[in-house]
Amino acid sequence: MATQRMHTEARREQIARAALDLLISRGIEEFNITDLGESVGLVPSAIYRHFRGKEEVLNAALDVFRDKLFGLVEVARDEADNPLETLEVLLSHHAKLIAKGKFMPHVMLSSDMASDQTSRRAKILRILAGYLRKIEAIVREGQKEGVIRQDADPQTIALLFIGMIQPAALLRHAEGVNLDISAHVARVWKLFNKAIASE
Amino acid sequence: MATQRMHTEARREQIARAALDLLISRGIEEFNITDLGESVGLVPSAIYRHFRGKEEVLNAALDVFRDKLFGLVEVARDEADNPLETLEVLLSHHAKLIAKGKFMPHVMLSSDMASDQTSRRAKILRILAGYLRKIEAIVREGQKEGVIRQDADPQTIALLFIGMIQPAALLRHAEGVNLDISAHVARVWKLFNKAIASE
DNA sequence: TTATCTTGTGAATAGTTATTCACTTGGAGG
DNA sequence: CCTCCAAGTGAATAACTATTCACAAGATAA
Repeated sequence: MATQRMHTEARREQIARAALDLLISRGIEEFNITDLGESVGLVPSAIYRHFRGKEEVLNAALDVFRDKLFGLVEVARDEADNPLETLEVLLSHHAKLIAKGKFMPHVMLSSDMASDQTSRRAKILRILAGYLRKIEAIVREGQKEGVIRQDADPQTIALLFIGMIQPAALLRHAEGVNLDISAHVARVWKLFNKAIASE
Repeated sequence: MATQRMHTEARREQIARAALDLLISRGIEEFNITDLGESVGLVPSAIYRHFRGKEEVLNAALDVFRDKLFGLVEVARDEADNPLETLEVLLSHHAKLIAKGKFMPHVMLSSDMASDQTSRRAKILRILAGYLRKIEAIVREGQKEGVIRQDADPQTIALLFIGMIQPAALLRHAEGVNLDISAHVARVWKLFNKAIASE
């Protein structure tokens, strides 16, 4: 046996993380159990000691993704003093992760990950909807505190917030597009701020 | 022979359009030659009379997509009187297509479509970058005419423009998210306008 | 130490799908 | 009307990949 044994709980965790990494770096089309096994030093069949099958692995990877994503929000809340600043911090944390290639765009951007026939689509949408609601909540706090304009719909603002980063993440490596994510985020934040801040 | 014969040119066209439809409705993961053939009333092997293989079909589908996407810009230019209005019209046309399920999000949103190992990734990014540049050009015209603020970077504005619609397209059918795309677009346009219009 | 449970292995299986090929046949042009 | 090419067919092939299973070997507890 070439590989160290691990308790199934730790192994599941490791596999789920590795799966997410593979999804992020290569996308669902090329995701397969053989490569996943290899990435954690296991033979393909060993994966089945810890998961019922591929769908369950993907499911677990999405859980890891959700935790990472929601975790970002908590960190931003901790670091900021008011809701508007929370959004700004959250945006810049996203930017850093994307710049490091450690995050989206594949999973978060991806509706392809969401095959209609499985429950994956529903799960991804649930995660993203949850994220949206968290941002909406921050917006509402900002409106209550008077730092965000009250005549705008929180959902609309939250969607635009996500829109500040999504296209940039996707296009950052396109030919002829020279895009430093952090610099972009700083610029687009100024526009966003102008749109939503109270006068 | 169950199926009407067609000249290869017309058939190629038909197949490419059908391929795009399948990509939009089901995503790359479930895209296969058998279903594609069926959708145009052909046996799988018949596809190979008109294309060298799957990649060439996908390539042709992307061409169709590009033409549709770029076509939208031309239509918007025709219908509008000034650059700011062009953007508004373009946004509402996107919204209509998305509402009809006739367009994204799969292809446009999708970096999964873009496997690293083929040239697909590069092609998609090229198309999206081309679209971005067209929007940038409209923005520049608006700045020249004085309807768009001059102290903002056109690329940043263009990316935010795309960001107005992308997340909404993805999330419109998530549980607990009730989202009428056209209404969303009307609301978000007001914010965007506030951010970019000259005072 | 020994019995037992769990994790890992490698070979086998089965289903899917892209692709090829020998063939048929519709139809356009002589 | 005949010929011939292009378009369509269906069967065969060849990967690839998910999944199963019998077996091997750490680990743990008695």
